[in-house]
Amino acid sequence: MKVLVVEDNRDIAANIADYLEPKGHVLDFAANGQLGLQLATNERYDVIVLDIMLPGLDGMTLCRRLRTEARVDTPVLMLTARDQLNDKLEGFQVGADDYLVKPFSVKELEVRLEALVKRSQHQGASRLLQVADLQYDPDTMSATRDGQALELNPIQRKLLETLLLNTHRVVSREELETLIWGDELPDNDVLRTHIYHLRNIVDKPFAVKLIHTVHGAGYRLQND
Amino acid sequence: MKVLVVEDNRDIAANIADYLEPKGHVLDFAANGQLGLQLATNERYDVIVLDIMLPGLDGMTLCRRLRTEARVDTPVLMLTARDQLNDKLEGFQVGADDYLVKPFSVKELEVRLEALVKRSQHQGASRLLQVADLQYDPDTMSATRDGQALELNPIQRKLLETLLLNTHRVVSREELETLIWGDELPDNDVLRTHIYHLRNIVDKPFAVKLIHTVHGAGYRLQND
DNA sequence: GGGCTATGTGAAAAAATTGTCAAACGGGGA
DNA sequence: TCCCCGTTTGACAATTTTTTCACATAGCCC
Repeated sequence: MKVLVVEDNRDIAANIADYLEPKGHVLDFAANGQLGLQLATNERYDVIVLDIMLPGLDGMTLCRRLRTEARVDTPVLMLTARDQLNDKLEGFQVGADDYLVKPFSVKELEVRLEALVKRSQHQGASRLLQVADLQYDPDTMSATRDGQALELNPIQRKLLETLLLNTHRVVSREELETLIWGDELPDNDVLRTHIYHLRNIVDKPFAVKLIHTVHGAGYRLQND
Repeated sequence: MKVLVVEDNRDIAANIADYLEPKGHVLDFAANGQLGLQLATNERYDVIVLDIMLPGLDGMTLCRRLRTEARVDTPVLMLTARDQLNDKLEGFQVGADDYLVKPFSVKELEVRLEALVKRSQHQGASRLLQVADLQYDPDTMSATRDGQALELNPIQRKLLETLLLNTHRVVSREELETLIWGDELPDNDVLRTHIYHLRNIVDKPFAVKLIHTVHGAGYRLQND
């Protein structure tokens, strides 16, 4: 991924570079806020690492101007030496997406950056999900198979959407359950009934079955 | 997940056990650094919880030796009563992956442990496991040999995955057994039957046998 | 080879998981 | 209020997985 690092401390910058560049990520560096803003505005990055304390233009201001004036929505991860709630709050108000307190492990930084990138790519997607002749449009929440519309209720839609987002991959019952009910999982196995209903709609009227059970593991959407 | 807890305080250890074991996690305990290092080196854990203050060998030293001498990269979460920046820094320098200040909530501990495990698995994951013409994809949980799909049940999947992760190395029966049943091993030798079934699927229909028995030691996956 | 243990083989029983469906529940709108 | 709709419950069936157990075979050591 392509990362912009706005950081005046050479040691920290070098540390980040040493860890991320060997992994194939491409880094740009700005040692002050002015340069950082300019690069962030004119180049295209997957994510920006931004120190709050900077000579000249500070991180908070930079981030605010990036969002309000330049209208750049590249995800921003803020670095700060202070573990102040205020900073954190202000950071989010100003449009930052994540937050890391110095000193930090570069490993953790990488994980968080990847999470941010993944998330932001996910947003812009909203593309039609599809497997074989089965389609689902998250925007209109409408599903079709072989051209004819499928009538789904909320739980069925979530199930189908999740299975489509993970086509071929096995999605565990637990994943599906927390997706639908969050932390308060139902005590009996309701999911079974929902899968049953979903199958009646998605698979039963058609010759080819797409929802497959992986015994002891979960379900998988696949066209074989 | 399989967790090693290196902690001399019995109350804390019991607290962790009471919370995690009912959730199906398998825990080992070491009440001093020596034992901890020994277990961490000789056993395979998903993650290690390590108290800094320990009788004999302290946590920092243990962690450093684990990384530098034993070359074990199992993720380590450090526990400390002191909220000192120094500790945190030194901890990361020494190769720890996360940090928790006592007193802590066991729930938070679990969340962090799961994050660590996920992260570490993520690194090595998503690649197809393969030996000769035998392939297994952990994501789709599907196996093929010579292009044709193999139908595996949960235990067979686990066995095959483990053998593939340790290609050429001999995997002891004990390793395989704890992998499948955790600490409560079955009293009779069921594993034999499972290996038998696995062979019927993976080896029997094919000319070349890949699962080899090492008498008195365990099993090995190899293409000779 | 003989004795011993470890491992392979396979059917059958036991257990667990998953599928199926009708009926009950319950909240929001007509 | 009553009805509609999505959801949950619970019972039973079907299927799959796991274990048990008895016996066969193979390997090792003396």
